[in-house]
Amino acid sequence: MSKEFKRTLITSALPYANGPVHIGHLAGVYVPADIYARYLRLKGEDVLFIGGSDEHGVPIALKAKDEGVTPQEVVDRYHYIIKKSFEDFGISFDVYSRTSSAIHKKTASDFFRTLYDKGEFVEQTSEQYYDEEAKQFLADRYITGICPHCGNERAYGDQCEACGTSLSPMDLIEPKSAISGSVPVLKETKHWYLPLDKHEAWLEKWILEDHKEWKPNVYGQCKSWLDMGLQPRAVSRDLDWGVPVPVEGAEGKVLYVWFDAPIGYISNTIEVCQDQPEKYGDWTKWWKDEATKTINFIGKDNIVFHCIVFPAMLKADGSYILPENVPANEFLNLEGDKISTSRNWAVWLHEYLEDFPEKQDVLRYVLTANAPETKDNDFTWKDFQARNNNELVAILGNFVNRAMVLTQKFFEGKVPARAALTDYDQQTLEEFASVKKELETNLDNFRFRDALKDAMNLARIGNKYLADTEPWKLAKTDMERTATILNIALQITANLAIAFEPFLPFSAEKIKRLINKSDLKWSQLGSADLLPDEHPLNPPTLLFEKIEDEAVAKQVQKLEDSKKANEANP
RNA sequence: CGCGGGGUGGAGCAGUUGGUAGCUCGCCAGGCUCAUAACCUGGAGGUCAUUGGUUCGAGUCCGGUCCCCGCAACCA
Repeated sequence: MSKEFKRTLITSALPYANGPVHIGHLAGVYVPADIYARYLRLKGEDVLFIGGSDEHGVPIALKAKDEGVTPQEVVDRYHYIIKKSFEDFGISFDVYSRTSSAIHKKTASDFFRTLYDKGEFVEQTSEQYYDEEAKQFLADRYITGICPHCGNERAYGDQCEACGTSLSPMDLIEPKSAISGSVPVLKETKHWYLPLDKHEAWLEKWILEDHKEWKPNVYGQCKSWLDMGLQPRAVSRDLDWGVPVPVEGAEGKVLYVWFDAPIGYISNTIEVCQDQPEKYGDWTKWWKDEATKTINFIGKDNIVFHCIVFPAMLKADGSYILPENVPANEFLNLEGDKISTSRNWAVWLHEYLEDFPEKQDVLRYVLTANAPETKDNDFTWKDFQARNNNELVAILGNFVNRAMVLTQKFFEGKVPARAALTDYDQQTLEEFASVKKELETNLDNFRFRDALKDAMNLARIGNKYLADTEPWKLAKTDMERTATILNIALQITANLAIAFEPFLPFSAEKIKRLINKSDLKWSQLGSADLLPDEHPLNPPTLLFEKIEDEAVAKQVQKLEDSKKANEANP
């Protein structure tokens, strides 16, 4: 924490390209990562924010087979939807690429080969179920049969959902391939394993001793794994979709997506550095220089891969630095139920952007204010509406509008000069100046929910200041005092543009347009001299608008419909 | 009895090294009227999942039970 860093590499978990992005992804990973990236950039720091689609793996291969198209067609479809929706939503990636790119294939392949040549893998042959009809090996998940414990006929090769017993595929009675329905046969296959057990010692020190500041969910999960003892982990799969294992005699085998995907962070870095070398420099400085601080934003489902497996891969190579922190969020539920791509129980980003044009910040606000930082949270449309109407409109938008309209009314839209300040003025200025430190502490420690609350407090301070000083009354008797009050209110408004920039970039931009001031920096936050006397403002317009019941009802109806559709054909 | 995180007023969350519960929204009342019936002030509302124990005193420590989520067992 106290180390001096020259630059920050921010990664966000690669969304799996078998569907579009939904609010769960956003709340868990992309919104917090984007807030952090924008915050650091605003502070003038050197930042590289990486994203990209994760496009390999069995589910995509199967989906392609189902639809009778190639896997590439499947990932093309979702990759572009995802990329576009992130752009429109204002997730400020420096690069958003994909793991089916040529650069990635080479990077991942080379990475494997380096470890292979160094002798960092162990080879092992085992027997696995093979589907002769579909001509592929079956993951446990893709084998069904009768549960030996409770007789459930639809038990999976890894677990029986009915009685909860953990199973291995060999336990199943009358095993069947979930892909073709045929009876699988056992067949020998060879794979490469990363011996995590060999990395246990340094991982223990690195995490348990050197990173006690990691979030409880992250630290606890890692500790439990380390306490149990690590096992070698396969890094290859029998599949025809992915990065081929670059070893002689490995035909028909590809890198396991979990080996492949995090390397995507590296290949995307290489890609952006090759495209814009003058801006980003050489890629190695982002991955191999101790002065770089790496932060991996992820969801709680892949803590182990980012804290143990990927670091072990990097260490096995030997030339890479390790992440400084891995802030993992919990999950977001939707109207009381788990978000599910297959059940279409989700709010899809690309649909939201169509249904609520120009309202990116509303969703960003709601997902941040209700972010699942310490436990699973629930997203409801009612809450979405309430937060927009009662917080964004009523507190933030309203304050800015009040300051703007009053200035328009009494001073022809020009910032009036301050006269002597009263004690109460001083007190107000000190109060909002002190917000900066708190805000920074919260952002630095990935407490974005609290940080957003701090920013919101600035607007509250503003509203209270106007209510207490009543400039609309004073305008009848004391113009000088009115001028002072409005000057302060406008300075607070300018501060809002800075404080909200990481959270609500579109609205911050709007505020800047209103106050006719674009060159605001984070370091100026807390200052009461952002707008000079007589500075002309633009005519007042509204920052946010109310969301009516009908708009929300329509969304709820949409969800009801997919629920009914699910019940109709389960 | 696999492991981890969580279970605090109607909703969402804080609660640092133990000292009779805080915040935002909602609700009720009052004030104000510049503002998107928005804003400001005050109030009601909680046996801190449950159950034992340690302690002068526990949401905060220890044990049991229940519930939710995640991870694991070659899903990603």
